[in-house]
Amino acid sequence: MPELPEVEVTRRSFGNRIEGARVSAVRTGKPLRWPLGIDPQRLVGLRVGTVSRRGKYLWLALTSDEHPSSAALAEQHAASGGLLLHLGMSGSLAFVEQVSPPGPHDHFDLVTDIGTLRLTDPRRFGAVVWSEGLYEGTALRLLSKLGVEPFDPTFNGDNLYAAIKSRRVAIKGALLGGGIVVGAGNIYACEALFAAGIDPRARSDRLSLARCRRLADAVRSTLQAAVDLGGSTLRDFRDSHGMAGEYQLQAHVYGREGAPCRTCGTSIRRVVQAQRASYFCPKCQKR
DNA sequence: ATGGGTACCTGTCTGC
DNA sequence: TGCAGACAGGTACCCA
Repeated sequence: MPELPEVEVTRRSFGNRIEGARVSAVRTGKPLRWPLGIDPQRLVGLRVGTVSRRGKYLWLALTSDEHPSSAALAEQHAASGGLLLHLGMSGSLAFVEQVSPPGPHDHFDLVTDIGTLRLTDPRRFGAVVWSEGLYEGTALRLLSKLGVEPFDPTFNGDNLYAAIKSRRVAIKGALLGGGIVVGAGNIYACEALFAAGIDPRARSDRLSLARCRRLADAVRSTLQAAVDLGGSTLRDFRDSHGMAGEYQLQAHVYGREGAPCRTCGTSIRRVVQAQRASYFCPKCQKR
């Protein structure tokens, strides 16, 4: 589910509330995508720092404010580092003062002195992983392959053109891959391609510079509009307050097979590319 | 290097 | 109503 807008909306909904909290307990449920990578007990006593986002990952900085001179304490607690979180296909985070007993899909609780951050993830494609730092260890390994942030000024039509002109994949796949620009999953890749008037099956090496410029603008504005509307709630996305998103209500193509295009009235088509559904308007979007 | 397929896991919906 | 099968927002990894 969660693409960049949902992850960003989640971050904004709890990041500043949890900052400064002290971890008092950690509860783990069923295994997630990867093992936590640290004894949960070693997180107790650490203090939560800034919550940041890279692509669809969230980084929860955790620091120790014990005196480093105390060897005994250093053994007890982990040194500074953080948790890298991913919501996978079905994950959501809640941050509440009082948590209910964990349900069958609640697989991680970070209990602090001011509230509990809980990951709920029915499909368990999500992850919570310890890393010594954002630029080392596991986080580095996972994040270093990611493309540029869509809101970064270096993401523009010229750079997009340069990145895809030698590749012979369908443009939809190039967007989805995340190696060029991060953040657009299936919904927003479809919506951005509609906004740019590009058929999702168009080969990336055949796109002109002008169309790449339109596409870069479309990716950025589509993701920004979704963030502003609180993300998309297709089934179960909620921010950390439990609020649903509303972007799905104004989707132009995603999930609208057979419905009239909001621009020209033509029936929206659905095709499968690399085992993923793509929706598009055959009249408004050209190869 | 590139691109294609597989894998992870469970809930929900569709059609017979 | 029951049940098999398709399908779902992500992405790392393996192989040709």
